[in-house]
Amino acid sequence: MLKRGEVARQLDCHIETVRYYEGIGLIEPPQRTQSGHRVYDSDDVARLRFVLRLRDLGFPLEDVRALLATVKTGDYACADIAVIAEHQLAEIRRKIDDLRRLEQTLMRMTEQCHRGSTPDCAIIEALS
Amino acid sequence: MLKRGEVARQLDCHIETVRYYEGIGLIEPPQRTQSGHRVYDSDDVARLRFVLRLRDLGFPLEDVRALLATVKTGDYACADIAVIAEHQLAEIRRKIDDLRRLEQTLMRMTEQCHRGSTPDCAIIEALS
DNA sequence: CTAAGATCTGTAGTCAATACAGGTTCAAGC
DNA sequence: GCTTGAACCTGTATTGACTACAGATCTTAG
Repeated sequence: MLKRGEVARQLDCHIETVRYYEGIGLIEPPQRTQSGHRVYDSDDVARLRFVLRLRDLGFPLEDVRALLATVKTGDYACADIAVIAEHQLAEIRRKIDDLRRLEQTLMRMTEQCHRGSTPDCAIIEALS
Repeated sequence: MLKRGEVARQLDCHIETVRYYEGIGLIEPPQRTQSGHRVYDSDDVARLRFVLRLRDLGFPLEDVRALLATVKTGDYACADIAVIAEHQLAEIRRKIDDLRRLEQTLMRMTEQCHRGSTPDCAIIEALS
């Protein structure tokens, strides 16, 4: 049985994030001590870890919510989960492509810069 | 002399973005017609285009603001600009690396999925 | 017993827009 | 000249995923 701060430390997330996820209904409210402090059992911690893993993989929280609901019912096919994961994979690849194009553009720009001490700058030129 | 909607169309940005950038002081307020409609001259449009280019290269608006201020004074060295651009380049590369790691993880996960019609899923396993 | 630290609540702020409501003004067609 | 619909005006609310704060209560170590 852990308190909020200990959970956050164990899972390496911000303490406020735990409360936030409870607030938006992403995780169930845990039990409380008589004085009102939250106490998390190992199942609570496991569910939160699941959420944080998906978050770290870049899934929007709404997708996480949907996945949690699906998994909870047990009424899902492995293939359905694969579809969601592959959608996310495609999204990540799209972002990588975007960033690589930006990288190329910025590289070309900085390569042209003579790094002088005067204000005539190839980078500014390229932007204007 | 263009109105807000025409500017947005020309620069392919959301019409509200133009007003937003004025609101946060990123671009100067343009002139107005007697009835209060904004009218943008070609300099206004050029400055907005400059901002949008930087934005599209992933620069945070605060960096754009700083760059605009620097360029405006004329009191800058080309080398200073290169430093800022290379900082941004490093940031983009960091993001690409992050995303590539996510890609690898997700790929490994989806590869292990047998795509069956039962709820025993390697992806869920990997996350739990 | 006391003082520091952890937790509680609710709310405001972040970034970069986007959306909306409710009101003018403009431009085209009749 | 009149009407109608698009474009514009303002201010405010919402988004996503938190983060930060204020002011109160609770726990724990010395």
